[in-house]
Amino acid sequence: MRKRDTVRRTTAKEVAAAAGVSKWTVIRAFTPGSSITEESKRRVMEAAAALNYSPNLLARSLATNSTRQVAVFVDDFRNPQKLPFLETLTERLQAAGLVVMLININNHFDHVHALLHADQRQVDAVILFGTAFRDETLADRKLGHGMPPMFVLARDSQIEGVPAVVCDAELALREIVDHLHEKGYRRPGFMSGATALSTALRRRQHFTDFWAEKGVDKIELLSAEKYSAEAGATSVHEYLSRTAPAERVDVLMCENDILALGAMDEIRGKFGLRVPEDIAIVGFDNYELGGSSAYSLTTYEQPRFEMVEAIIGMIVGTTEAETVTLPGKMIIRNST
Amino acid sequence: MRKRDTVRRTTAKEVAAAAGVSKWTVIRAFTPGSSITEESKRRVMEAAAALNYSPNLLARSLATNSTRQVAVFVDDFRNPQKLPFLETLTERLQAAGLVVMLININNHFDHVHALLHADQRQVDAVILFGTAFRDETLADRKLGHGMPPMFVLARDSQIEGVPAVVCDAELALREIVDHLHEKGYRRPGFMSGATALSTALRRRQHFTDFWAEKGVDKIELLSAEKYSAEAGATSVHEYLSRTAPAERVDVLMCENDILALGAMDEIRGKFGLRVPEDIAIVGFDNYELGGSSAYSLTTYEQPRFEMVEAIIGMIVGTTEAETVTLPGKMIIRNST
DNA sequence: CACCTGCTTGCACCCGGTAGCAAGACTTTT
DNA sequence: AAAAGTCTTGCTACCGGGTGCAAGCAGGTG
Repeated sequence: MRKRDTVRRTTAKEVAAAAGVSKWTVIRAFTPGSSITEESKRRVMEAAAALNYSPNLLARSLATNSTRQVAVFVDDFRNPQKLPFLETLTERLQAAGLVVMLININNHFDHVHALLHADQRQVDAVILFGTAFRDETLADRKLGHGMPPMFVLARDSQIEGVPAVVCDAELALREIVDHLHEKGYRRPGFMSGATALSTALRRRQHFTDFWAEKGVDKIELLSAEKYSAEAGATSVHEYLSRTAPAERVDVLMCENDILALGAMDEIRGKFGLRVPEDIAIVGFDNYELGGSSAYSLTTYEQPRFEMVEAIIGMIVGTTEAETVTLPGKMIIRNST
Repeated sequence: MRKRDTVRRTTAKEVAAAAGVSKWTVIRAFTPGSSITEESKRRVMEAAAALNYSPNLLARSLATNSTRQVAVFVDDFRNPQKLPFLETLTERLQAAGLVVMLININNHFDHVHALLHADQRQVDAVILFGTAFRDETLADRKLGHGMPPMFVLARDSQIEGVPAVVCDAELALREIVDHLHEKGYRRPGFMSGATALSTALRRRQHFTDFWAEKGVDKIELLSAEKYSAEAGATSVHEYLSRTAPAERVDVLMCENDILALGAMDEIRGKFGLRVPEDIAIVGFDNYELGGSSAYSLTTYEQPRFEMVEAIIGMIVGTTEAETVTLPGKMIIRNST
């Protein structure tokens, strides 16, 4: 590793010497609310500006036991939805004086590794951003009890004492089903991606429950291999191939927009069917491309900003740390 | 800020007391290659395991003047291409024992702020990942000369002494033009996004140059407002509306896949034209959705892995720090 | 003018490691 | 058995700040 010892940063001690005060006075000048005369502060600031001094946050963190760094764990970079969330997360955390340490959870660097690492780096909090974190992981004996506080973002928390911030799936699916019912659809289908995820299962469950309330019990269940346009296309292809036109669903809700876009392309391109006339499509996440006129996909937007604000509130301690469920927003377009 | 003082991490001194040695012996047990007997090491490790000790990287960083943290600046989260790059960056950096500090450059947190912050945090390097960083910024008098080493990723470096790692645009455009010429296209068009970016201009320039070499001098230039499917659609819509069918281009190269997808949808959906029969389309970046059967977009893939490896090589010092241009890969599909 | 009060300032010590020296223990050589 | 050499171990000093206490100094009061 190339070290940075070529040009050393100036220290409080050096500024002190230049300003003719002690290093503690320099530190006070940089500590809001500490007792120091205007005169000394001015002299210190002048010397600091001349020497290009700024406090070393590493040393401060060591002394104060607070790094103002938040580790964000991500284990699936395939979902384009991660990007706007990362944007909001970094932006809001930076506004709160915090900074993001982005950790890629993968086969070579699992949750236990990552947690130990985050702990060694003394992060103030860990955000599990949609990662498949299981309870057992925490039971790992290598993990002591001094771990940094953890929060789950955009996924249910599987872990006792770890709060989650999620979009209200019940409300979302109720709104969606209400809308579809109102539009006259009666033969609904649901396409899932990973059926092992609780968040995914919950959406499907609400979908079937609310249709049941409306007297519709038959829900066609499709499943895609993974969350990709190709998988969505394959899944709907398989379904349409084996189902006679009269038997087909009149509306297909896909677990997220990527699946929906893939399905839509397949329905129109390969089968020559019209959306929404032959089959209506609904997605989830309001992914940008879905808004273009070619797709005009009806979807549901998670309250990104509010979710991020909520999690930050808990991290900085202005809000009590407990699971929060926030309402999102239905985006009705031409695909339904 | 909620502090972590509830459960303090155990320190080397505490382990030392438990193991009946001095704290320096404990540290040696955790420092590969230092002189320590098997016996002492075993005792230390036992005590450490019992007390759940691991070295505090903050303190280590302070003492060694090396944090093994790399700041990554991103200023445009709209480009979906960022996500796979972030995945590769985090993965490879973690494999090299480094960790990513993700900084969002925006109106409230500009390059100067971010650099000062990164410097205060003592990062080992700064990666300007496709950000619009200009030379003048560095001239800011607040920026001293002890700044961390900087590297530009996926964009030309505008700054003296700051190396860049980029995809070879000349080679890429040559391959693309060769391919199109061979396929028999003779009336090419080029759609740009932001015309202010040197990287963008360069692609366009090579495109026109190589066509000129083949005796084709007339290049239709379209321009989109920004890099979005909608903007691509709008741009191509405007072009097709004002151009008689006989006058139209037979192939349109778009500066990136997002523009290409938007353009393709518009060409097919709104104008009822066929791709590639009426107009062929080429993109850039090999964005996942372009590979789906509905689009089957011919495009060009940047050598993500190699680019990231190259930049890491420079950061850790195994490679000399100088601008590197790497060859990408042409992906020929059905849109040409 | 002595005394009290309150704000400034300097100081010793601390955060949890690292570097390099020197003393101690143990081994090998003569 | 003494001298020389090697490996271990502890120690001092240091990285660059933060904390709480006590001394220094000003102004106001009796």
